[in-house]
Order: sequence, then structure tokens, then C-alpha cells
Amino acid sequence: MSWHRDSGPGSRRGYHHGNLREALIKAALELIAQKGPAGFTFAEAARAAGVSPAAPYRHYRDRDGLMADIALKGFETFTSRLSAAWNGGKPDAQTAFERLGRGYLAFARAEPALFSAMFESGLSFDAFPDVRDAGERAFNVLRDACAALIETMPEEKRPPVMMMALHVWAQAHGIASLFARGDAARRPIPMSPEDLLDAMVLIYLDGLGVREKSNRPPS
Amino acid sequence: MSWHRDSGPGSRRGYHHGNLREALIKAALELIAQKGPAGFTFAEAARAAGVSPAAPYRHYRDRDGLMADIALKGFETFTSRLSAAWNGGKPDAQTAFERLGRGYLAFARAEPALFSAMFESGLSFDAFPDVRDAGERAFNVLRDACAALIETMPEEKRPPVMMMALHVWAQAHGIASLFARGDAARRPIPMSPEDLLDAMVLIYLDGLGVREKSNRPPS
DNA sequence: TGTACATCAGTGAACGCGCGTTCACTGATGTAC
DNA sequence: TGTACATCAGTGAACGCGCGTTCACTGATGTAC
Repeated sequence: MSWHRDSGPGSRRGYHHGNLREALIKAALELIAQKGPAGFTFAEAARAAGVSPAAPYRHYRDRDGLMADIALKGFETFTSRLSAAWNGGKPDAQTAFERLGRGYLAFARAEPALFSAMFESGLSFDAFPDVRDAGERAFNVLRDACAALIETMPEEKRPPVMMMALHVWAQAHGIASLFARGDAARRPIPMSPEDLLDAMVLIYLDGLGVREKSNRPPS
Repeated sequence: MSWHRDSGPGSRRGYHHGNLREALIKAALELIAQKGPAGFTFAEAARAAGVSPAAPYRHYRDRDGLMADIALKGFETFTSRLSAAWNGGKPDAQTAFERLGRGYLAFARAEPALFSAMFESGLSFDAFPDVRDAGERAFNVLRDACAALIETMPEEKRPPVMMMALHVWAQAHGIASLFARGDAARRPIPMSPEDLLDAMVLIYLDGLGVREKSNRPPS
């Protein structure tokens, strides 16, 4: 996956762009960041990539095809960021779990354009099954982390993994999309979204009985 | 707030529409429901309302003005639905609280167009302060319910109202926007969103210590 | 190593279309007297 | 009760614009022999 054959400032590109797909994605992301998930057109992305309006048709069926590719790459990036945050559950599951939540928010803040392409672009998952699959792989990082955390619990108190994973997803997603996103739709609150999520997850884990009572700090 | 002076099937309307604002909103909502929050144009809404493309300018500055009015009405409806669900905390705070959560999901499912206009239209709250205010009134229903629930707790265990309200909002909103919305962006899960939210909130309340241990059913 | 050829990935001109917006206008309604 | 007039809420024609999409084309690249 190389950039322009002859990249670098001041270089001339020839008849072939060399990396139009990536250039279109990059252009679309910048436009989304400026104007929201509906804020770009096929022609505009082509113009921003320095290419004729017909060129994108060599790579994408239509605007939705480009959008789906963006969402796909978004979920892939998301998966790797979440995996890195979880880091195999080291040094212990609870610490890593907290990092995972912060990783979710960090992504929403750092990549608002990807975030809205993934969750708010209105793409049909049926039309783009590979996007759905990529989304599931991201979810699996959360689910595996929940499974690891559940492993540390006494057997008779263990909740269903799927339920807990969906709960944690909804919590992180709720905070991210209401308070932590890096765009104009963020609602201001008098505390950091990270602290808010941390507190919520800790209370939730207490409710599950993950932490021993003796470990609970006074609230 | 009347409908057409001469409403009813087969009736003729005169030169004046009589209720163009409401007709435009209704048309826009139908278009949003079909094609997402970006899925209508000013001209299209006018056409759907049976009026010339210049007519909407008598009522709205531009498309965003109409969108903001939709979001405003959405928040007002949302507020009254949530209030009705809470119903003054009767017969007891916990029961009413559960109803409140279900009310949140019911709104997302029944009014996906309003929901996305309110939360995903990309409107700037700074440009439309009355929309922000209406959103805050909806939030206040949640906050007041949390305050009432906190009242039932022993004094030394009471969490900050604002924190709890934001937690509950994020939980309900996360479930609603991921799993309960009434449009194509809903993700299928192997249980009802209502049960999922109920379980999450109960676990969260357990974590807070709202319920006595003796009352906890075996998980 | 050279050459012929297939394929790939662009061009640029063209088209029909619908949108946003404006304008002078006009029909309908409300009100002062 | 009638009349004159101000105001409101529409019309419809017009405009420039950018979009999506197509088409025949062509420059660049890869490969078989």
C-alpha cells in the first residue's frame, strides 16, 4: 500500500494518480469533518483529490460505495485501537478494561469523521456485509475483554458474556456520542467524559459484583 | 393549532395553505424516515406539502431553520413522553424509573425521524439556542427522576444527582441509538432492547446501592 | 533485451436534472372607521 | 353593516449552479514471447 509513486511536495503526478482510493477517502474524511456525514459529494471528493469527476467511478460504484469503504476502514482502525488499549488484559483485567473504555472515547474524539461514517451515515448493513463484519470484529474486542473480566469472578456470580458486552458497548457508545465526540454535536458537561465513563463502568461492575466490597473506595 | 380550515379528503384548499409550517414538518419527517436525516431538501418538502418552492421561505430562513424546528418539536414531544412515563414517580420510584427507561426506547422506536433530527442532524446548538433549551428540558425529566430515586437511598450512599443523570442518559441513549431505533441503522441483537436496558440499569443501581441486597433476585 | 499487445486508470466534454434563491406579483384575511 | 386599506401568505417564472453519470478517448503500466 504505497502512496504516490512520486510523492512529496512539489512533485508532479502523471496521468495515473497511483493511489486514488486512499486520496478519495482522505478527501471525503476532511469534508465529513467539516460538514458532517452528509457533507460531501462524489464530485467534491474527486475535486479535492485533484482528479476529474469521472475518475472515482473506476473505484467505486457510487457515493455509498465510497462511504462504505470509509466505514470499513473506520471499523478496522477502531478494532486495532481498541485491541491496543486492551493490550491482552495486562497488567490486570480491571486496569485494561478501564483503558479500553478510554480507548473508545479517544477514538470518537480523535476521529469524529470516521465515527460518524461508522455509526451515523445511514448505510444499510445488508447492502455492505463486509462493513457489518468489520463492525462485529470491533465488538468482539469488547466481548473478549468482558469474557476475560468475567473469568476473574467467582463462578456463581458470572453474568452472561453477551449481555455484559452489550451493556458496556452501550455505555461507552452513549458517552461517546453524546459527550465525547470531536465535532459540533458534542454536548458540554461539567466533567470529562473519560471520568464519567470510568465512574459508570465502576458502578456497573460493582453491581455485577466484579470488585470485592473490601476494594471499594468510599463513593 | 388547527389543521386546514377546510380539511378532509377531497377538500380544496384556497390560496392560503392555512398550516404550512406543520405541513412542512410533517413532509420533512416522512422524508427523513425514508432516507435519513440528510434525506430531504427544502424544495422537496415544499412539493410534498403541495406548495410552490418559494412558499417555505415565508416561514423558515432555510433548510436548517426547518430542521431546527423539527428538532425543537421533537424535544418537546420527547419531554412529554418521558414525563408521562415517569408519571410523578408513582407508584414507587424504582417502578417509575424502569418505565422511564422504556419510554426512552419507545420514543426512539416510534419516532426514528424525530430521534435522528434531534441527535444526528448535525445542527449547531449555538445557532439554535431554543433547541438546546428544549433538549435540556428533556434531560431535566431524567435528572428529576434520578433525584427522586436518590431520595430513597440512605443519606451516606447518595451519589451526585448530575452524575447519575448523565449515566442514565448515556445508558438509555446508547441502547436506543444502537439497538432500539426504528430505522435501518438498528443493530440486531438476540434480546429485546428493553430487557437489555432494564438489566443494565438494575445492575447499575445495585452498584450504587439503591436496592437492598435482600431484595436482589439471583442473577 | 526488445517489441507487441492487453489492461488499467485516468481525461474532459457533455447531458439532463433538481436545488436554492430571488423577484414582482396577487389572492385572502383582518381591521379601522 | 359596508368599505377601504394594510398585511399576510401564497404564486410562478426565472436564474445560476453543481451534481451524478455517460461516453469515446488516451496515457501508462504490465506481461508474453
